[in-house]
Amino acid sequence: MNDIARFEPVHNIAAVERDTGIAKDTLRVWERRYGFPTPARDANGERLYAPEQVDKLRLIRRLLDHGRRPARIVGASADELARMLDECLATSAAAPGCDGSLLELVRLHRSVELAQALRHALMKQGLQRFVADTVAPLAAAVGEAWMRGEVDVPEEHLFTEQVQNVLRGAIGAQAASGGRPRVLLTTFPEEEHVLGLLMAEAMLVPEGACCVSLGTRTPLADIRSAAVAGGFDIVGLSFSIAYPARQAIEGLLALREMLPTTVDIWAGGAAVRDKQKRLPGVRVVGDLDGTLAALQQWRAQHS
Amino acid sequence: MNDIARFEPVHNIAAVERDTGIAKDTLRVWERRYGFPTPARDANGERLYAPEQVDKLRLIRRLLDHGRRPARIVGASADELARMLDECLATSAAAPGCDGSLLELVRLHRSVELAQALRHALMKQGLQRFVADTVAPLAAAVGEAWMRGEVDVPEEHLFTEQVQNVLRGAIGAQAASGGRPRVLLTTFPEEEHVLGLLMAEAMLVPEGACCVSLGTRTPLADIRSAAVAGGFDIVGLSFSIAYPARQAIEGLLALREMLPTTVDIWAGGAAVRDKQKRLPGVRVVGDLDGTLAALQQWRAQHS
DNA sequence: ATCTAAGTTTGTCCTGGACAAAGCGGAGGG
DNA sequence: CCCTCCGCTTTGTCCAGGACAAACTTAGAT
Repeated sequence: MNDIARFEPVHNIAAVERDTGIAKDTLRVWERRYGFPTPARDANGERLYAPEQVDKLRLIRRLLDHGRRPARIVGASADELARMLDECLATSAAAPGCDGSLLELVRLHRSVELAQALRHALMKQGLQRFVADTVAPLAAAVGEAWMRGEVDVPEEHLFTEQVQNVLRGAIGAQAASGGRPRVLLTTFPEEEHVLGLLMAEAMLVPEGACCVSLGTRTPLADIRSAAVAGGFDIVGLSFSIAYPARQAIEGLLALREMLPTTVDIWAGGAAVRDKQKRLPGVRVVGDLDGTLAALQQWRAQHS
Repeated sequence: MNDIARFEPVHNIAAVERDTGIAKDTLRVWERRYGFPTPARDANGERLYAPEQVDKLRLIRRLLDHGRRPARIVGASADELARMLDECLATSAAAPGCDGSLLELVRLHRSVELAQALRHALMKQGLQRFVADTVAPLAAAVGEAWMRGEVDVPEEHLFTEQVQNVLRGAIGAQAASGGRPRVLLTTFPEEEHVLGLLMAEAMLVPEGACCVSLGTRTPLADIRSAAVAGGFDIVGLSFSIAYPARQAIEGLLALREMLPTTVDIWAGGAAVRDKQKRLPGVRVVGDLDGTLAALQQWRAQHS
């Protein structure tokens, strides 16, 4: 019975890649260059990572997502990392307009209350204001709390699920069929965050636009063929903060060349904010209300 | 202007891994052992895969998912592959009870019709029969059509999105709060198909069960902590046909040991079907109606 | 202040070897 | 006849350590 009492005390390199999002090659090269992580080895010489090191790697990953460079943080002690994290949070601290009461409901045992509160806010504010003023700030607050370690993986998952339930229900109820413009929404293959797409759709549909979402992770060539075959006016892409800006820009420019000039490209999300000047031919949408502005502009040009 | 007219004519190894789901290490070892694929090399000696080879790899991947072994198919010609595919489809051909008219709507330009048809079927049949008699067969038919090459990536994505919209809206409208049993639904970290979870939830919620879905890809340790912290009676896991059966069994047994015996584990999906005897302590749910049977049984035991 | 050029950091890819887990097939027992 | 056990083959993953281009930083020039 070799299974008894095994609460996954160690992880192999594939599990660490999965849990931290850091590639196997990168983990090995960090070990070589910075002396961290320092996994034990099994009888066959394969790496076995201790849970504390995995936690530390997750923390490092978050700091990298916020723009730090590996040389300064991969070799750092837990104390130094914690200090950097505080610093990092301080800069973005001005978490605007998110009333904390909803954040408190992002707990496993309060999921039902969260769902009710979201639905209530939706009814009170209407879909667009609900998305822009409630969901978006709440999502930012959850991301920050997650970084701070106050929210777990399951709670973050749960939050995403609940918001999806509410938004998809509301979007489905609108069902504008023949509207213009026709907007195709999706993400690049490496991006799996779906909330940005749903929020954009929730802003556009009430304005009478005809949105078709492909969900996440669509290969570039398929985006092109779908946009052409479906007769779309606009392709909308969403990029979370974890998406490498350089990759976003390269992909967007490549897509711009693949698509006919009659199809507009809109890009939104933290990874492309303030990158308008490096993206000729692409409309960078700074925030959710920017989506509405872009829509008005499009309609003015096509009337 | 080195970007002109580049429709991604070749893919590097990372792109192929992303597009086919075959690991880089595996691609290299296939090349070494079976002489396929045979990518060109760039100036730096790095592999450049031609689009036709990527297509062939996708086909190989599908055949592997259906139980073929690599030795017989990785080296095979395109003709032989096509023949095997036909064979493969013939065995599962008895596609039961799926009226083809819905399948025809899984086209980009007919997305609005698909959404309407789904909602109409939902209204007519009620949530549970809609899921068991319409969505499940349709999902199987789409999977088959995708394998046959009659459906593209974007269309498969679109289908998933539309079904999610309808199911999430319907589930949200039921919102049973205090019901029993309390069921936690999710998948293991390598499994990203969400429809199985949603269908299970759609079967359970109308029966008054209190379902909480964490979506896909929850680490084992987090499933445990969530189940314990949330006071759940049942943990439900879903496994698509592409999930390695061995891995599913190992994970389920490990989870069984981590969870208190008061928490039941239910497992459903193609990867665990007919594996009940290898899964002591886990309830294998064969199909969607099996979910209802399991629920009745649970209630009989806890009354 | 914005741009360019040289220098440094960093992730990804390579080869070729090794091995354990998964699957297959035959032998033996209920 | 069905099931289980056991040896053999297949197959995916891991390793080391080297290489290099892309990304970033810094310094200098316009």
